[in-house]
Amino acid sequence: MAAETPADPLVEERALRIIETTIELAEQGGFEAVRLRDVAAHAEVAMGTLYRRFHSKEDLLVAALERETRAMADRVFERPPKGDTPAERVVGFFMTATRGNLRRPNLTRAMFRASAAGEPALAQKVGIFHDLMLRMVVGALRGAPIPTSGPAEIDDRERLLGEVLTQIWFAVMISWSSGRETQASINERMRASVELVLDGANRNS
Amino acid sequence: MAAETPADPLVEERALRIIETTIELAEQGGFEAVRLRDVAAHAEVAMGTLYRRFHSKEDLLVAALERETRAMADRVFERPPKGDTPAERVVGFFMTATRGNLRRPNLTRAMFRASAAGEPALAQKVGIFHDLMLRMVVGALRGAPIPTSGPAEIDDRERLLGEVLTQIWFAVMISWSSGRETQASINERMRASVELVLDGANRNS
DNA sequence: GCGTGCGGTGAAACGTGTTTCAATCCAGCG
DNA sequence: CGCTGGATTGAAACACGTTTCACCGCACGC
Repeated sequence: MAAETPADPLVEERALRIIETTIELAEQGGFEAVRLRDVAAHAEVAMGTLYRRFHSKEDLLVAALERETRAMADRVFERPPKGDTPAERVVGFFMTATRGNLRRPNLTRAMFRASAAGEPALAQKVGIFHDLMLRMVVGALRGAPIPTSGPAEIDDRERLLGEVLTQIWFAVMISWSSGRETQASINERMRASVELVLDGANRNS
Repeated sequence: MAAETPADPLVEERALRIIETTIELAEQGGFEAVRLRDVAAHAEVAMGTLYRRFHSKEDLLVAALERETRAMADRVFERPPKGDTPAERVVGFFMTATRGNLRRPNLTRAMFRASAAGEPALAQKVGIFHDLMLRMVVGALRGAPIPTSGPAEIDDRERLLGEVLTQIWFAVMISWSSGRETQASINERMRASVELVLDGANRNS
């Protein structure tokens, strides 16, 4: 069994330092710059300790993604995207998310790469990321932010729209990673997608 | 510049053997089983030769993806998805694509992982994959298959629909890679997405 | 106080992707 | 025929993710 929140403050603190170091290194040099020896040294733990808490390099980066996304979700909850229509708010949310991520391109590339590796061991953590994204998108759709934790009460239509839009964004971000999209093209694609998907959904309501 | 079809039959033949070996190994044991020493040995080339043609392990797997996708595109061109409506045909196409890929899960996981790594060096090859997917989706939309090469004449609406659906499928396949989706849930998601997206598009036509 | 056990440590070892390089092969050319 | 330049080879070297292991320290129950 994976240790669920060991509650040991010393252990917590160590794991946090490890993740922060990971983010720092990825921010500077991307995926390859996250050398585990460096992470361990910089976080002042031994390799054994690092590997007790995180099972792989990807695990580390997905943990970073979870942390960063949680931070974004908190900000979005405090300051929800404005707009008169669901479409405006959802598009606004994706623009914010994209801008925030592109501010640290190396880190973003590294985190997305790790989360797209398809490691079954990471499925749960990646699932948390998707769930947070879903909450933010549906919150924007409703015009009422959803708490970042706790039960969410999302109906089928909202879930479909939210998941589909998140998936489109995810795929586009991966294209951006390799240089096949720009910030402008991402925003344009999301705007068009939201329009497409919301119109389709509105027909039946 | 990357060598464009060197036309040297000996070189071609060697590259082909390398890719086939890659596919074979990935089919059996997935990403980790594609050990470059094994690939080189099995394809009867030296490491140096392998690395002259392919710049990395991901490069190898993306080349495999291109080859496999081209083969699928040829089959789809010969035997286009049947159906009375665009939606039926597109859903049918995605079901076929999904089924074909899930038939060799290890290979598929490995190829998608490589193509999602976000390596700028692979952008072009990954772009070819996306283009082939686009042609197949738009072909299904029209009910008239599009040749796998040559100019394509795809208008803006078709391109948007095709690209968005391909992106959804791509993201869902990556979720499947880590075990967060099943064949049934992929098909269900694609069915719902096609409905959503086509209804949205039809409103303005 | 004393054992006990769980983390943690530090360093070495291993596997594999990637690079390098001298030696060799070979096709085309004078 | 001999030269020449580029491709191929074979093998070693290197870098880094991952694993292992012997040893240590400390909190906790007796």
